[in-house]
Amino acid sequence: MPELPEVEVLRRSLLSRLIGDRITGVAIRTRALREPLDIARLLRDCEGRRVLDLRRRAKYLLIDLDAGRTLVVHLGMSGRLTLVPSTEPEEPHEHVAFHLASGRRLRLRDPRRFGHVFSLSTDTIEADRHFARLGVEPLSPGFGGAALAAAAMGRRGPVKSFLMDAAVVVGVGNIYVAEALHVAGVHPERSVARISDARWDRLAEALQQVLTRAIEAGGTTLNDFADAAGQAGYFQVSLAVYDREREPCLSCGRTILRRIHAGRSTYYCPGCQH
DNA sequence: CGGGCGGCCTGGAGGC
DNA sequence: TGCCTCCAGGCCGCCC
Repeated sequence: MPELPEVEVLRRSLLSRLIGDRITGVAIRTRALREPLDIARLLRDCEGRRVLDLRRRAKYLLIDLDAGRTLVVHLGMSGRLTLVPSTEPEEPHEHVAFHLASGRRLRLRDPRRFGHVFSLSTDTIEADRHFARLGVEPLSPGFGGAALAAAAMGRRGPVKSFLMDAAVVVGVGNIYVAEALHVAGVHPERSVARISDARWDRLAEALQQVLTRAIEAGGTTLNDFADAAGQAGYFQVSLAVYDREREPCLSCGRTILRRIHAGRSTYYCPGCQH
């Protein structure tokens, strides 16, 4: 489900609804998510706390609470975080729910259980093992062709896996890497050792353009992405190559191909991408 | 040592 | 209809 745009859309949809509310209780139905939940710590860090701010780092949603605690939510592949009235019946795979003083609950549904929920001290986030090795935010001022070129020094392998490496640049998953490579006209299998500075610039700009437009469109809803209010995104109608195998390229008319790289589907246009 | 791949899970889609 | 296989937006650890 979620790459950077989806998590950002979720964050923005929660901003006006969640800030200032207070967590009165945490209900944990399933402990076995990607990492076993630390129930005692979640209760200790969250119960009675007020929500101060909502931030995002890579694909992690950061919910800053008072008393210097931060609740971290990662949606994995199938996670969905929604805000509903407390009277709303529990849904299947609703593993964790945060009950709020306003009479609502923030609930995490995640059928595949690749998601993750944990809490830590706000001022030690950067040092936490989930965050310590993360690379640059693609929508931050420090990102650009030069940053990519520098990170590529001495590296080999296909540019697609390079751009999906969170130690290089964060938030870019299988959909948006395919779209950005198409916008930039770069073949996914091109070696990072054979990319010129001009190409790095095009790739950086393409990434920023694709991610920004996806956020503006409310994210990509292929199967089940929705924001905190259950609203689906519509960037899927703008996808140029992802999930379009055997369909014509909208730019040049050639047939979109699908290959498997590193166990993941890779969609590209053989006419536009070299 | 960097890169590739399997494994973690469930559900939906499509083939027979 | 039912059963089987394949596939899925992420990420980590193991392997070469």
